[in-house]
Amino acid sequence: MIKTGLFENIAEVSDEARNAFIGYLEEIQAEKGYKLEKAGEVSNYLFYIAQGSARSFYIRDNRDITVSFSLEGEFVTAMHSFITRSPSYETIETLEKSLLYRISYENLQRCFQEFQDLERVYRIILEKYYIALEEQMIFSKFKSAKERYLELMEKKPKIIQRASVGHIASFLDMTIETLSRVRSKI
Amino acid sequence: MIKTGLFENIAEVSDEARNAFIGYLEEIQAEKGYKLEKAGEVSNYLFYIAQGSARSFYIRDNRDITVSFSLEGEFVTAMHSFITRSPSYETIETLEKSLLYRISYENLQRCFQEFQDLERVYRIILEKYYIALEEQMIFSKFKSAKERYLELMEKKPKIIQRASVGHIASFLDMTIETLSRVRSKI
DNA sequence: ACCCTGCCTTGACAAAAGTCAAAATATCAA
DNA sequence: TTGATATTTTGACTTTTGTCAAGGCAGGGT
Repeated sequence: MIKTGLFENIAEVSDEARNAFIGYLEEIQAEKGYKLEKAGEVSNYLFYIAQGSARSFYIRDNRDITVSFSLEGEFVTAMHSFITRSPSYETIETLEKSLLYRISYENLQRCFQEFQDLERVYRIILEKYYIALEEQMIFSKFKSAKERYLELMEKKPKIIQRASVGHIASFLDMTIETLSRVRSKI
Repeated sequence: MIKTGLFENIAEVSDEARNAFIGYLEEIQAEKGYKLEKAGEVSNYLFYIAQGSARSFYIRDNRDITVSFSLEGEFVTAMHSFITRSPSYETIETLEKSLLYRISYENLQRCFQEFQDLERVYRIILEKYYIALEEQMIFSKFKSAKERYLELMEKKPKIIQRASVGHIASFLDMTIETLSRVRSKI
């Protein structure tokens, strides 16, 4: 069952806690371009991507800048907004037809109050996301445009296929022209 | 009392949990250049900086690259290593004489087992650090060398005084020459 | 098929930042 | 204070990436 795939590779959770959590999940069949979160609104859900993919982006100075891609098996939300309960600066949209599960902020907090195991699971997920972000940041400091592209190809090849050149370029912090040149010289 | 400053602005913690946590803390009077964590070793402590400051850095391709500065009132550890229990790639050192408190990984886990409030506090701290990292990452995507410097001056002016040009430059992802030129034109 | 339209690629040039080397300045110990 | 050493600044030049403009290519609707 896909819903429980959520818990794979994560610390042990009691059946009770697991069932409570699953009980709160809502399934979403999302078409390509479905907006999980919208800039200007408070992020009210934590999403789990069972199938498909998504990208998070900011609009600033009329530029659309992708800050992350999320794939199957990952959680995603507009973290800043979700945590601070203030309007989001970012928008999150699916890159393709996707199967999502979401839990609301309130219900997640309710889970934490009731089940310490779930708070622990969430904490461990947060830790993983933190170190992933740290790695991404460090890697971007050491690499040239070409190396950044090669690393993305290696680590998230699926992104290369599904995202547009514009999305990939802004994610890798270069222009589409530079990306185009990089690709032509591989 | 400084130790309890740790808990300010953080969710309510029961006296019992607070005392247990404080009981595990070790005080460290660190001179300038004291190594909190060393590359190649597993990070065993979470540090709280009561007074002073620190920087985390990587050595790669013979370059010393600063990835973060930490100030009074902040927690710091080589997060990747601390979480995964594998050797650290980063080294953390004080930038000046500092007063630190540290708790070992084992004792922190013990606290989490015993007191849900402490796991919650840790979770909330993690959340704050996550969004801070996210912001730092996003901001670096939008800004030029000069803007990055101006933003650092505004947000962490203390760093400008205490860290060397080399540290600041690598943190801001530019060479010391570029930084020097940026500074001369303000 | 045809023309849109949007997206991607290519080219010429410009701007930003990096590299290397030398000079200036600061730091520190004797 | 002086000299030795390390750090910072400055200058000339190179490399990388960005900008602007033109052209190519693919898919959708008529």
